[in-house]
Amino acid sequence: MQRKLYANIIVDISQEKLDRTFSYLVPDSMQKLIHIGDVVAIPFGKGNRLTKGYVVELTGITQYEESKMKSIQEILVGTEQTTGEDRLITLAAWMRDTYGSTMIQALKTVIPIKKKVKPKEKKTLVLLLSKDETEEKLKFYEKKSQRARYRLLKALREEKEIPYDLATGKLNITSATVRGMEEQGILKVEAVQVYRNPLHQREQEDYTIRLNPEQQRITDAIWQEEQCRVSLVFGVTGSGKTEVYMELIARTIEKGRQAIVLIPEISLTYQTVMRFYRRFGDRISIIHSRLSAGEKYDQFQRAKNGDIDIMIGPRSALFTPFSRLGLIIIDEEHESSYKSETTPRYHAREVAIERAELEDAKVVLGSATPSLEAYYRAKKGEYALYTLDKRARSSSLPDVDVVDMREELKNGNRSVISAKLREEIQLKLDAGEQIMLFLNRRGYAGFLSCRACGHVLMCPHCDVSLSVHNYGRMICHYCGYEEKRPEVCPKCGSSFISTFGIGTQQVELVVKKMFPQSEVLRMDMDTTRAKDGHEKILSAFQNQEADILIGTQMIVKGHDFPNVTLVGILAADLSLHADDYKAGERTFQLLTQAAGRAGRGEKKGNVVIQTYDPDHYCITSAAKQDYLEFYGEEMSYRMLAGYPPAVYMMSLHGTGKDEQHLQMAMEYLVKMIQRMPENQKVRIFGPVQESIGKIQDEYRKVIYLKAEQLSVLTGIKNKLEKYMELNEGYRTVMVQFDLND
DNA sequence: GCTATGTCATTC
DNA sequence: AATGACATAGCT
Repeated sequence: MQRKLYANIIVDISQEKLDRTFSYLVPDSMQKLIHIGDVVAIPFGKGNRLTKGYVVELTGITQYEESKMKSIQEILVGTEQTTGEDRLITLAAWMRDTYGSTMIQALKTVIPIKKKVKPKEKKTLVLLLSKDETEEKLKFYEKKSQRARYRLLKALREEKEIPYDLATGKLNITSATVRGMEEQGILKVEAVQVYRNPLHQREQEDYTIRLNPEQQRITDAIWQEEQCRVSLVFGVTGSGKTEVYMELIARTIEKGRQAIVLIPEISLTYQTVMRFYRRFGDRISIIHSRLSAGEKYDQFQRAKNGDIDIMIGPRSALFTPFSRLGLIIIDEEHESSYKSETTPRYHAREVAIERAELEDAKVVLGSATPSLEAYYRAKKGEYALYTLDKRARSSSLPDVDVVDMREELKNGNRSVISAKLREEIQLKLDAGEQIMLFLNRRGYAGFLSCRACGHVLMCPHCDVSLSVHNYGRMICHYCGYEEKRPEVCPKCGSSFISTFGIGTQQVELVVKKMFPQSEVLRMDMDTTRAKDGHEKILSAFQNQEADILIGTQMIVKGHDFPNVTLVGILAADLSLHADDYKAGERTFQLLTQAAGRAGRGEKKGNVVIQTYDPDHYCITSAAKQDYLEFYGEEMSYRMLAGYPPAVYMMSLHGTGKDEQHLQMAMEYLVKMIQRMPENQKVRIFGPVQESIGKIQDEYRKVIYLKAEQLSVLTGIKNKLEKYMELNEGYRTVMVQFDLND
């Protein structure tokens, strides 16, 4: 006796209605064959016309009255009725399974929802009758007083073609009228696609690239690579990875297939984009964060129609619906922006590889400081590894000085600028060259604490201290809470309260005082808040309107500044002691990148790294620009401590308003895992409080799971998901899965 | 009472 | 988006 099975299905109307599911009966014969994510043909609507739908959920219980339910007609997966877009649905199903989310959430990240506001399709009404016939019909309508048809036909007599919006708007014609007249053969509806191009068209210059022998060798090797689907190009900044990418793209297009290029949003600069534009002209499209949902939808539509061959963009460009995708390139593969921060928390690198698997395409990863994950896989032979180690333009590596700030303090210098850095800045200023000062710190300012009682001013909604801003305000940068800076300690009333820590604003003050004759620019959250503030500051600096640029992470990525010959890293170890296993990797990447900013032009560059921990391997290897040394040290640490990529790790992030309840719910999850057969193969840590225990009045706890095999973790996840779905207790506690890499 | 038209809700 | 149900306006 077979039990009834119901399928919840999203109907293929890429309307906003996409977020509603419909229940269908799964015929007995299909029960064994159907999966979540399958594409099916279903009768839909009054006329029961066959429509495509996506299976989002399979269940034995249903809210909907069974007698009103229709049955699934056919499973379309793997049949010729399946389109490129359907393969993306399969990808979404894989993402749901790997990263943990509902099928709807996964679908929404893969398929952009058409925005209601604007008509992307321009429909036109065209008159089909001759002059005499028109006059005749016109009289007929007048006599019969069919006003709507009369109005429309009269308008069409004047103008043989009128836009659909004009008819519905100004003439107040409804679709019912148009349909009626179309049936009578009086007019026809013509649809013409109009696209908005996000980049102002430029004339295509003649642009031929000449590869140097090394680039040529690598391009050929990757092109002919047959063992590995994935190739990792390890090449220092300026070694000419982009040329290799472009040549591979050109060959892919030649074979009638398409390419996707992923780049971190931050380095999506005008320069990069124009290089691609010059080479490939209008067969290329660009997605960036400034694009509206509608514009993004248009660009995807162009890809679907085969109007373009190349899509460049951040993470989400990975889901461009090309029909014959042949190549996916991920530049700066180590960048953290490839990891999604919202459910499903996917990593673009892994999803790209899965998509390439589905479409039989190649993946090329590129980085000067590869992620541990990628380099580890390459060394294991899972990825093909290629090294580009000569700088294409013959600029040499910069000279690096490491300054021990403890010594500095001993010598009586309590400033944030060491004597060595001060001296170098003066030299470069005299030579008329530019300087970048980099503060490796997330925040902009320190916190406020009381010297008398030690009280620290905290955000009332989050478990973090408030940061001091120059305008006499205290701001929480997790929830945006703001209050006035108090004059006295709110706890003990002492007036001895002051700031701790340094921020870019303080650095700016110090530098201006030290070098009063220099022009200083500062880039942080405060100065870039205005629209395009980011671009404005960078281009001002590029045009040499200032001598010194001070900033955080944002200044080390993207732009090329040929006149910068000195980079000062003020506190290299600030990010080193974060309580997360990737802190070292992030620090090394940041330092290497920052150092790489110096001397991109003709002149020799200098780098000064200030640190309290000059012997730490992250800092010494970054100073030498020695990735391999860093990799060796870091990898042995990960092996020893049992962190990815040595093992697979998944975290379960729980949030809830009631701390007690959250703790119990999380503890119960641990007990459940211990009772599972997988318990033998997994190590469980927690639940523990997250490093920030509360954000916006929501408490946060985390459980970590480590295993040798990925399948163990996804198996546990699936069971927990199923349990939480059925259990009422998990209504008030939210649990998100995060697969670490 | 009949037809054309416009408005609105529904689609498992 | 597509369809049908329903109300209404103007006609014989």
